[in-house]
Parts: sequence; structure tokens; C-alpha cells
Amino acid sequence: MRNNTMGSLIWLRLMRFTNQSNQMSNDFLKRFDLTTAQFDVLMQIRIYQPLTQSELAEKVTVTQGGISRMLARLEKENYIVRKQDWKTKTINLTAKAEAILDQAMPEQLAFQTSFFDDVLDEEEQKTLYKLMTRVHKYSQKRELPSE
Amino acid sequence: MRNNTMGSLIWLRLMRFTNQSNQMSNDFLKRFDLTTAQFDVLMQIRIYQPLTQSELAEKVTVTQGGISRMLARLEKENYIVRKQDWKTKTINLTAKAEAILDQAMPEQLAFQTSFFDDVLDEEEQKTLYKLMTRVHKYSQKRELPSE
DNA sequence: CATCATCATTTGACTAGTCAAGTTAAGAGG
DNA sequence: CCTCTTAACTTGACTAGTCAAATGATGATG
Repeated sequence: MRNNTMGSLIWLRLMRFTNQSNQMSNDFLKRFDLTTAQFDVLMQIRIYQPLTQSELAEKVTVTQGGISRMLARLEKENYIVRKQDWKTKTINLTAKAEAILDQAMPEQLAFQTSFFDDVLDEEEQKTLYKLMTRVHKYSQKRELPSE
Repeated sequence: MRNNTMGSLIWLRLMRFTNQSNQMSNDFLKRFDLTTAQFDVLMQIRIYQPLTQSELAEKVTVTQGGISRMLARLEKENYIVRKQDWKTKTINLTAKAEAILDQAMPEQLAFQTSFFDDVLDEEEQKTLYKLMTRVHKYSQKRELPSE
């Protein structure tokens, strides 16, 4: 009864894996009092701060509404500050967030890395990265069929 | 400032790609009045029905609570029926759901497949599948450190 | 038979996100 | 100065999920 294509099998694998590793990552980050989504957003802010909400939304592939809610939560926890700056709101990390990230970042990187380092050699990782990059970039291109 | 490992780059790519393709799939399935998550769950039920909620939860990697809410929504829309059967609840598709799936399944498979067919040749797809399978299986093994 | 243990499922309080309609802040034109 | 447009952001109603405490259903034991 295997009426599945290779593509659909890959798709399923990707979905299940990201789902699972995401949850494991949430678990791992619990000791820093962060979720995976929050870590992701805070890292992007750290790299690009100061930046506006729309810029950030684009970087983490979330809608304007989504980023608005996320930032409201992060602000409530004192991880970021937003200030009205002309028409837009400018986002910056607080010292608290910087301190947590200094701790959490190397550990989270090591955690992510361990998913691959333990089962794939360097060559295989490069191959996987290259293939996924092609697939991802292609999917982004399809998103704007008007261009 | 690239303090990223290959593993963390792969991780990011996987997250962003699944995120994005998931949204595109939601969009695609709109014409069948289904979300990607619903399609996924209905397909699993179709393959394994009749089955219990806990069995289903495991198949789609969701918690008991999560599957309970999802099934409540699907039941409200008349896609499934649950009946108390001894201690457990047994799930079956309705004729309505079967009819929709007959239509949606081939199209959704083709949709998923197109993400890969258009940019990777057969050999590359097999490689990608093999690598992701190793990574995924390994991550599942880690989940139960007590064994 | 009442209570107890044990699965299976549900539910309350949350995070994280979507879409679409509603605000808000500036600048532009009458 | 007032209205109009527009870009940036927020919000209401919803899906999808988590965890942990509560509820249901059944069988076992004193």
C-alpha cells in the first residue's frame, strides 16, 4: 500500500524530525527559562539590533501579528525594550537578556549540533546542508509567484 | 562573526523550511477546507483505523492532550467519529472525510513532492532521505535515555 | 459492595502562531 | 488647520500544541 513518493517521504521525515527536535530543544532550554521560539527571536535581535518589528518578523518567518504577540511576551519578561521611534518601534535587548544569551547560546549551539555530529560525518553534513539549502531557497522563490 | 557550527546551520535551515512549507501547505489545502495538521491526522486514521487516541497521538508525535483537542475539532466538523469502547475511545473516519481524502490525497502528495522534484534529482533525493532518516532515528533513540 | 489502582481521556492555563479588521503616527494636499 | 493616505503595529477570534491536574471507566481486593 505504499503509494508514497520519495518527496512525500522526505517531507514527512522533515516534519516529524523538526517537530521532535523542537520539543527536545524546549526541554533543554527550560533551565534558562526560555522556549525555542524565544531563543530564536532573541538571537536574531542580538545579531541585528536595533531593528524594527517588521524586519524581525521577516527574519524569523512569522507574520506581523505573530511577532507583535511574541514581543509583548518578551517585554513582559524584561528580555527586550521597544521604543516608539518615528513611525516604527525599535527593539533592543535588555542586559538581562544579553546575560542569559551569553550563557545559553554556546550550549544551545552544542545541543543543536549534537543531533548531526553524532550520526553524520563532516562530508555528510555538508551534503545535507547543501541539499536543504537548495530546497529551501527554491521554496522561497515559489512564494512570490508574482516576480 | 560566524560562530555557527555546520549542525546549527542545518538546524536553522530545517526549521525555516518546514515552517515555510507548512504554511504553504496550509494555503494549498484551503480548497479542501483542511489544515496541514488535520490532513496529517486524517491520513494516519485512514491508514490505521480503527485505533485509539493514544495510538494516534504517538503516530503523529503529539501529546494526549493535543490529540484530544484535535479530535474534538475534527469531530465537530464531522470528519471522524469516536465511540467509547471498553476503557478506550475508538476512532473512525466518516464517509465525508473519506471522500475528501480521496480527492485531497493525490494532490497533497504531488504538492509535497514538488518541493523536491523540481530541484533535486533522484539520486539526491535518495541521499537526502537517507541522511534525514539517520538523523531522525537517532533523535528518537535519545528521547528515551532510560533504555 | 466500597474503595483503590490504573489506564485513557479531558480540561484549565499557557505559548505560538494565523488572518483580517482596527489603531496610530506622520506627512501631503486642499 | 483638517482630512486622507499609508506604513507599522495591535487585537479579536481561531488553530495547534504543551504540561499537569482532574475525570471516567474498569477491574481487583479487603
